[in-house]
Amino acid sequence: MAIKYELIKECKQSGARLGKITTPHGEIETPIFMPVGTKATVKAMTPEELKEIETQILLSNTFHLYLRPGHELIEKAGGLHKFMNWDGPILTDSGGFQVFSLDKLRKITEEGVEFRSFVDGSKHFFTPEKSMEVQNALGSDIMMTFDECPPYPADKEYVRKSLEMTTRWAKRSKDAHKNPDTQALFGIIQGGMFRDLREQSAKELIELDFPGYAIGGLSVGEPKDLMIEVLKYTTPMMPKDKPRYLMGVGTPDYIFEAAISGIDMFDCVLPTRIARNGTAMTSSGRINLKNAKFFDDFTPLDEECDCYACRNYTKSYIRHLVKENEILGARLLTIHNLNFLLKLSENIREAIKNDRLLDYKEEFYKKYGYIK
RNA sequence: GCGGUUAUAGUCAAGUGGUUAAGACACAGGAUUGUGACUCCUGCAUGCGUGGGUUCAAAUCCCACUAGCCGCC
Repeated sequence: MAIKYELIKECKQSGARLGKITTPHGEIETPIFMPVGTKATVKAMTPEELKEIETQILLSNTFHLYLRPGHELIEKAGGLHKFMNWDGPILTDSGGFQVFSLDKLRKITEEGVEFRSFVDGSKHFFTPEKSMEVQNALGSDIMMTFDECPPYPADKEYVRKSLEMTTRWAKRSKDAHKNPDTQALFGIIQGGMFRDLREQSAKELIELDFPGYAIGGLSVGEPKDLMIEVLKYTTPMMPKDKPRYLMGVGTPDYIFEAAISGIDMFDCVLPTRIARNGTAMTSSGRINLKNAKFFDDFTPLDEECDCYACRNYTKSYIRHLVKENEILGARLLTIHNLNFLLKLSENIREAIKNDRLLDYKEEFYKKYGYIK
């Protein structure tokens, strides 16, 4: 087995799980937020900077790296860890999400998905086998099965057929996976916003016995209440003795809800993306550094933060960098936002230890502005 | 002093008689959720140097003035 999951304790107040995942490239304390580095880099960040903010595991993307620079090159370089100089754990997404996000540039069949490259328009046929070939070449610690992520809204019949195909693709992924001893392959539960379909998907995938499971198909534009409802009933369908990963979540409210429902891992491009557009996540809510009110605000982004950006720079200066489109602005905000979610993860783990996650959630929400 | 030329938003600028005066940048907000993202969306001139005039109708035509620019004494 490539990874080991240890359930350390459950929060008596909330039911959230504190755990530890051991991978070939180190241990991960859960619940944990995973920064996204789609193209073998967390945009604007060096591995040293990621280490400094205590990043435990990164995400990267199979489909993007397959297009450029090509998995053969990365294999030749000695694998993704060596190629990008990151020696910690890496999780690679399968390309399944691109089935959703590139919906105008692809065609889905039972065999696989024909994509039109967003790089040069060329056609590429992606299959579960292809995704495994690429992920095996990359050498990630955790791989994902190739799935179809249906859009929202989608009618039930479509979602049912989609999930059943995702199960068949999961089986094919597992069969094609060459390195199960050094790379763990996670299954992805689909089923849209339908409880019975989520149950069907979970059941079918659990029969295939993966070392970890993810919830896919959420955070695709559905209302927040619906997303949380689906999350609440889907998580308990997942095995207790294996890691549980909620894909695509990165706002504090979703992170709390995920942890409380028993999720161990989550990832999102949001903190790095909004950083590049001038927004910071702070303990008292999001702030847009472009706003005129920060022109002469010489305080740090977040008084409670101890990241490099907050220790050394003011809102006024960072606003200036953002307004001038200076690279350092994006870098400082990225460091800060990732640190914020990593610190939030740590605080959640600490609260679980002390059986007070619901109390911590209320404190956080009041300050952040979720509760008036 | 004389001749020519120009004057439209904070900036650049389209428009040369006919509905709510293009567009870009800047400015002010907003969005962003397994990254097609230095991206996207919204707002921003009751007014076209000033004052008169012609006309049903003027940023557009005419006159004067003011300012800038280019020549010539």
